[in-house]
Amino acid sequence: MKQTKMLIQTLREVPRDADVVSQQLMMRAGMIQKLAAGIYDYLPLALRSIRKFEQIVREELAKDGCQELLMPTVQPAELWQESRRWSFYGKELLRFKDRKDADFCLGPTHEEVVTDIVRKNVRSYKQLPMNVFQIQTKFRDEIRPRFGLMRGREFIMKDGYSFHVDDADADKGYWEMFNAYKRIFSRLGVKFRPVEADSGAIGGSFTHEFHVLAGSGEDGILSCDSCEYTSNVEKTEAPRVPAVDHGPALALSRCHFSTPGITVMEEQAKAFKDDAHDGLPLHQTSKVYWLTAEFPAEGDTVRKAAVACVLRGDHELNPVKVKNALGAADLQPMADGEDFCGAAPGFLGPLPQEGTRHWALHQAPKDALVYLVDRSLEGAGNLTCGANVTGFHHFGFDPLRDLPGAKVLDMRLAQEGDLCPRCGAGHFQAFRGIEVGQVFKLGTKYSKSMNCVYVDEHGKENPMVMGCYGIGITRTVAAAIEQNYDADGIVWPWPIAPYQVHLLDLDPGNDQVREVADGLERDLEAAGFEVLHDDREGMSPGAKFKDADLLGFPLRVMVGSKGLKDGVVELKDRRTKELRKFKPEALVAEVEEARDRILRDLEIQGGR
RNA sequence: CGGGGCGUGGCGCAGCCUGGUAGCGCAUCUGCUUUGGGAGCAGAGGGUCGGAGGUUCGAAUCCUCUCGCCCCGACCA
Repeated sequence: MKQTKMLIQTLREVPRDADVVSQQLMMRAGMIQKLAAGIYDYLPLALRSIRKFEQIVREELAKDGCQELLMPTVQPAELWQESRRWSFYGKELLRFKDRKDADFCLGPTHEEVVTDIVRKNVRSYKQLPMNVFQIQTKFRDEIRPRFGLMRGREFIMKDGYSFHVDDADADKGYWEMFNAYKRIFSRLGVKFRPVEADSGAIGGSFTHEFHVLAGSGEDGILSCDSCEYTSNVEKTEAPRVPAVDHGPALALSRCHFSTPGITVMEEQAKAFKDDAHDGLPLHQTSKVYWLTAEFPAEGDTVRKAAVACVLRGDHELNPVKVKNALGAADLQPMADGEDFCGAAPGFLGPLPQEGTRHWALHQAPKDALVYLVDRSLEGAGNLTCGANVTGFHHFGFDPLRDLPGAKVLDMRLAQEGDLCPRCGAGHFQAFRGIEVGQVFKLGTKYSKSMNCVYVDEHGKENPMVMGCYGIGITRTVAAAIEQNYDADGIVWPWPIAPYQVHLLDLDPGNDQVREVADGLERDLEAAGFEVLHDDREGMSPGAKFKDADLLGFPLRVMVGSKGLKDGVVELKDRRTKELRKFKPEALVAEVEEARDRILRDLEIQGGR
C-alpha cells in the first residue's frame, strides 16, 4: 500500500484536548479524530487494528462454538420496561422518540434483546446450552466521557451471552469463556491479568475482569506473588493482622492527649506524649471513618444510618466492603461529620460526646447507628482515638470493649506487601490495570423478568441460567497503546499493528531507489506481509523517520541512495531499535526471521 | 450535577486588559535549491474570531444570554 494514497495526516503537535497517551498518539498518528465529546472517527489505520483484534476474538470464540449474530443499536422501550431497566438505568441510557412518538433507546448493552431472541426461538433443554455473541457499536451517554477511546460514549464492544439449563452448566460455560478470554488476550500480545472483581449490587454471583496492565490504568490490582489470587483492590481480601500487644489493659482515659492543630495521623502519633510515652507507633492509634448508608427502599421510606468504621491508624478503609457487608444501596462519607460528632477534622472519634447528634443516636435504637471494627483490631487495646473534642484524643481505647454492639469485619483496603490470605505464603504485588473485558454469571435475573424459559425432560418449564461476557474492542486497542509506547510514538504489538512493515523510500526522486523500494513492496506483500510504503516525495529522511516512529509498526525497512551505494537496505525493529543491513534480495527472509523472533518474544512476555 | 478553564484558517497558539487593516508556527499548493532524524528561499490559497442580542461611528476585543469543549470531583462498565 502506497502511503501517498492513504488517509493519514500525522500531527507534530498534541491536540489540546487529548490528555492520555493513547489518545494523544492515536490522534497524532492520524488514527482517530474527535467528532463530538466521546465520539470518534475511526480512520483507516485505526480500523485496521480494530478489525484485527475483532478477528482474534472471532477465531477464539468459534473454538468454543459461540455463534455470531448482530442485534440492532436502536432498541424499543418495551423490552427495557419488561426487564425494568427502563426506569432503573440512569441517564447513560440515551432515550428518544421516533416520528410516531414511540420510545426507543440506543443500546448500551443487549441483555434484553438477546433474551428476547432466545425466548422466541429456544423451547427445549435439547437446544441448550447456547452461546451467542456480537461485535457491535454501543452507546452509553457517560456523564463525563474522557481518555479518548478508553471511555468514550460510543464504542465497539464484543458482547456474548450464554443460556443454560442450570447453575452447574452455567458455571461450566463461565469457565469456558474465562479460558477463551485468556487465549484472546494472550494472542493480542499484551500483558494482562484476569482478576476477581466486585460483582456490585447484583451480588451473589461471581465475576472476573480482564485487565491490560498499564501505569495509567484506572483500577488498582493486587496479585499474589506466590499463588493465583489476583483481584481488584475494591474487593481484595485483606489479611487479618494480629493485634500488637501494647501491655496490660488500661482503662479508657478521656482527652488524654492534647495535640492542638495537628491533624495528620503521623504527626499526631509523634505528638502523643505523657509521663510514660514519648510519641506512639502508628499501629497503636486508631482512626474512624464516619459514613452515611442508605438502604434499599422498603415502601416509601428510605432507611439511613450513620456508620462509624474504626481502623488501625496505619490502615485505609475499603468502602466497597462496607457497602456490601451492610447491604447498603448507597454509601457516602458523612456530609456533616464535624457537626455530627462535635469536633474538627482530625479529632473525630467513635465515642459520643454529650450534647451532639451522635450522643442522641447512641442512646436510640441501634439500626440508625452502626459501629464497625476492622478485624485487624480484634484483641487490640490501649489505643488512641479521636476524642470528638477538638484538639484531644482518648487513650486506652479498646474498640470491642468500649463500643458495645460493634461488628467485626474485614473492611480495610488491602495493600502491596500484605500477606496473601488465600495461600498464606505469598505477598501482594500492586499493578494498575485497564479493564478491557469481563465475564459475569448473570443467573436468572433477565430470564425470570422476561420469561425466558425452556422445557426440561420432565416437561416442566424452568428459567434459563445466563452468563454474559464483554470485551471492549476499541478500549482494548487503546489500552494496548497505553502499555506499548515510548517517547517517539506507538510500539504496536505485532498481532494488532495496522501494518506489520513500514517501507521507507528515502529518495523517491531517485529512479534506482524507487525501483528497489517498489520491488521490495511487491516481494513482501507476496510473502504475506502487510506493508505500508512511504513513497512521499519532497520529504526529508528525518521527517519520514519521525512519522514511522510515531505510527510504530513493528518493522521498518529503509531504502535510500546512501545504502544502495553499498548495495544494502536496512531493517529496524521498532521496539528494540536494533538495526541490520543486508542486500535487497535477502530482505524477505530477514523480515520473516524478525517476525518469528517478535512473535516468539510475545509468547514469552504476553499474559502470565 | 458542583468547582475551574477554554472556544480565533485543518492542528497548536498570539491578539482581548486599554475597541480602529485578523497575526504567528505547523500543515496544504507552486517554483527553485536541498536530501540519513521533523531542510532553505520565494510565492500562494485558506478564518462569518462558537452562536444570538446589545453598547458604539466602529466589536475578536466591552455587556447580556446561549451553545460546545476540556480538567478536577461525584457517578458508571
